[in-house]
Amino acid sequence: MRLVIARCSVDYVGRLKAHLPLATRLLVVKADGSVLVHSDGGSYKPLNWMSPPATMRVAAAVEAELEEGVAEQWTVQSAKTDDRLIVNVHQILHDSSHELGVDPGLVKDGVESDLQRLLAEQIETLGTGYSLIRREYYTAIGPVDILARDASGTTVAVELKRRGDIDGVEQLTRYLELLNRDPLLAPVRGIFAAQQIKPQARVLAADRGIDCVTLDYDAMRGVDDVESRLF
Amino acid sequence: MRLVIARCSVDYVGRLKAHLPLATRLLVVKADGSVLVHSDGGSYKPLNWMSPPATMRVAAAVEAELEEGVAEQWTVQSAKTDDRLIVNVHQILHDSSHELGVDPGLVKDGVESDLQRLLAEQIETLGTGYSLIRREYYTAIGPVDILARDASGTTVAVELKRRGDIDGVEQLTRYLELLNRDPLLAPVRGIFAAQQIKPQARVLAADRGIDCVTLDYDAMRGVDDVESRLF
DNA sequence: TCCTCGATTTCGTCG
DNA sequence: CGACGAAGTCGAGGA
Repeated sequence: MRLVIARCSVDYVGRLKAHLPLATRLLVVKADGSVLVHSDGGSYKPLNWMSPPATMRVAAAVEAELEEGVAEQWTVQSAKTDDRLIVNVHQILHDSSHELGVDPGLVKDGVESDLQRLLAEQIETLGTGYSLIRREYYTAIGPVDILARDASGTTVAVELKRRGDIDGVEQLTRYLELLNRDPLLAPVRGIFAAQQIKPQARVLAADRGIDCVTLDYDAMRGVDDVESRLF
Repeated sequence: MRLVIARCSVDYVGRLKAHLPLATRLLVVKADGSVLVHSDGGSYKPLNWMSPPATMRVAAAVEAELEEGVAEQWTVQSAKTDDRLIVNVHQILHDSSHELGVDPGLVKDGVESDLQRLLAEQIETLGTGYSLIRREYYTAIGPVDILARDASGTTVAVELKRRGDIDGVEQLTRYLELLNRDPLLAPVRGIFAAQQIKPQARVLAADRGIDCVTLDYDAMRGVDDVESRLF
């Protein structure tokens, strides 16, 4: 990994065009050829970048076509597409290279799959007498988060979100249309379950005959912890 | 901006929990208190991070609670939420600080709004005799990208995407349902316009009676350039 | 301020 | 390899 602090202007040409005027920035060149252009603020997204795999070519200032004040020009070319990042380096203020090795990678806990696992374990959160058929019920148009049966034995498709938006209701509607064509499952009811459900999503769900359930993840996790401690 | 190359382990606690085992990584501390943890690969997304505004507290190794081999512990606390990033620094291999100043920011060309402007100017791309009613036609459920009239005088709602996906067709369908309730506009046809349209989106659109149009942004921009040169 | 939508989204996973 | 859905998504623009 190479770290450069430089006064530079940057141009990106590819899926769109983007230009960065002359200023001092951090340039990160990674081992896989990817390049990040960061300013001293903003979030984790760089001002400009090139995704790997890519190769970098450095042209010295002697070449006549370089604009005024450019010490060297970096051309970062994507290996797969014709996307290109051009860095006009005017002045290098810092330049260092480092061996990092391969990273063991991130371990996450608390993403949607965890919420799904918890709801599957505590399926009666949806109502008394509910039983789990299966998680990740695969269909031709994508996986239904949870398939269950309610107290009366009716099949229930559950769409699970952290934030319940209109798109989620649309998604569940598509699944319900498909599932209701299967005579072994039909009729299938829908439940839209989320930690927070937007009013518009609630209205649309009601219009489609879909029930909404608000989930308390902390409480569900708490129950899970208590249950875990018993073993 | 402070750049540190260090052997470290990292833990994030907040909306979820995440853990990074001990390895050598790049740590970037920005002026607004945000911190990025990068490995020597992957694309622009850090392995772990803290969004601004945030504050960092450094605890020396003398404190008894620190685990084996930790030289110092960084606690990065979000100013707005209770999200927290903890970096256990075992060994610092590089450490430098730099003044970057404020960045003038990125200038983009070719995003959806540009495509929308071009299509509005060249509305006959959709067919002979088309005329523009207006861009960003606001409805209760969101703005319709372009509202136009075809050669026969029928109202046409256009949904514009760079990549035409199923979600875009759903979105346009919702708009059409709403617009068709307005007796001043009805009947309203739908056109799904994108640089690339996925086969499944095409099938769904056909099923809903929505026409699909593939746009050539380069060609449209070319026409725009030629027109611009005339002035 | 909240909400909605786009993004050079990136990233994982399954068919 | 394509397709679909999640993300600690982030960021911009209008209500």
